[in-house]
Amino acid sequence: MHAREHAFRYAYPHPAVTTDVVVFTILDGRLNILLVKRANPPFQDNWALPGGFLDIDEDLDACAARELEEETGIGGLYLEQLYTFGATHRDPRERVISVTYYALVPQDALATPRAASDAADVAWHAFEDLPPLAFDHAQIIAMAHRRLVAKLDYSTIALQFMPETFTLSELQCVYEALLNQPLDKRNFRKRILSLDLIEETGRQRRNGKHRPAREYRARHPKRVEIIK
Amino acid sequence: MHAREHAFRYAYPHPAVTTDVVVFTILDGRLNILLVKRANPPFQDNWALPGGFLDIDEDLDACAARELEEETGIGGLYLEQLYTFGATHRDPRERVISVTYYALVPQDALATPRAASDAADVAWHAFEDLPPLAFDHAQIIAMAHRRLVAKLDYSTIALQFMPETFTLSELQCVYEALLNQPLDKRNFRKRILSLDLIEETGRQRRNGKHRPAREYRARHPKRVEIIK
DNA sequence: GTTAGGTAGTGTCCATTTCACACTTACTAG
DNA sequence: CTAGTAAGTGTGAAATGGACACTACCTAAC
Repeated sequence: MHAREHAFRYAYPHPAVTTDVVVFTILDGRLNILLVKRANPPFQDNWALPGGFLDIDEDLDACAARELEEETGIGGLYLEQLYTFGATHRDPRERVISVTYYALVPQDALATPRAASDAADVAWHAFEDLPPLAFDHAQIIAMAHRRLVAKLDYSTIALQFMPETFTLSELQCVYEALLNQPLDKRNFRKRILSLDLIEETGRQRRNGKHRPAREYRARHPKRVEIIK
Repeated sequence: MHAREHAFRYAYPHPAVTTDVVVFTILDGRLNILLVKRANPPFQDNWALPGGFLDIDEDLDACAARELEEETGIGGLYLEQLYTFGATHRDPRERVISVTYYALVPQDALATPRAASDAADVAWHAFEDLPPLAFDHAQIIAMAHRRLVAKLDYSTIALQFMPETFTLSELQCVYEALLNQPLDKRNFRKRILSLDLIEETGRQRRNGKHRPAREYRARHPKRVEIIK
């Protein structure tokens, strides 16, 4: 590179700052994560979390949302900050501090992201079967998963996985996928309904050759509620 | 400044990265926070959290520990990352991303920090009566306090406030200060003892003209335990 | 139209946990 | 020896959490 390309000068060395986003969804009853295939070095052709460098006049949250949208076409999500990773050699190019976020998307919506920007490909990957990942992204995903499971206990975060309307059985499947264990149907319904966070739409859902299920919707869509 | 002082050049603008630390303690049954008086602009002579710029070859955790030690003389604490603040104009000098941490220190130990480095003064301030603060540090403290209170429910974080040995009444006072409400003595003792995290030292503590209290110590000192 | 198959939907009992509540003990100071 | 003060201790009532099995309602096949 030429010197004139290095137009930004500082009295002390500055690290670069990036944001990376862990986007979860449920596909076929399994937890999935959105990954992009890197089009450029380092880690070219490796899978990685969507993310990229912070613009100098851009808020952190905005950067995470922008990079996600640019690389995957997915926008309008509620992003929550997860943790900041800054080990000295996590990026071979230069010192990079990554502020990470996570988000949950409904099962159906946006399920077919499109590659764009400097991503060669974009795809959902089952959490239980992830490919080798660039940088320290495996570590970031592990932390995001821990946070997600912890939040199930005391928040209504799981509702963010649901489409506009859904049945109680579908919601139970999401919980079972996240907790990785079966739940008792009656106790599950009792607990969920007692929280008063979902309501019947009045309609029914006919799926196959059996009794139709009642349709529900979230009472306060788009809100992350803390239960207690 | 002269151009030759700006020896570090980049093709794109880079933000500065700092760490700031919220150190809590309990003094006289009240929650206190460690603040330093700024010796230099901006916000000269204002109170602020201890913290400072990240060295380019230094891990984030190490930076937080170093800045805390340099400015207050307090070292050896367990620092936990809190949140990263990066609003575009939170620092008037340049774009600054602050990775924040929090820590708890025992009531007695280190209770008299000494000013050093570029701090003009260091002092404990009651959480309920904080002075005007530099930058967005009031916001950082508010978040640290929320995190601290939330952790009381499901961790043994409060034990970090206790000195080597302590009585159950002293421990109860700490909980009451943090929760800002009185607790039932019998229920409190039952719950704490059932967790099996503290043990009697066998000694007694004579404080004033009344029955002496049994002395306890943490069974696993220095560990942050998650209860459930 | 009758039947078989399959998911939707519902209630009770027991164990555990949580909370409210009051008196006796052991020391000190006068 | 008496008064004062904080330490220490148990029980019952209410709420919560978890185990558990059957009926209801639809479709598809005969």
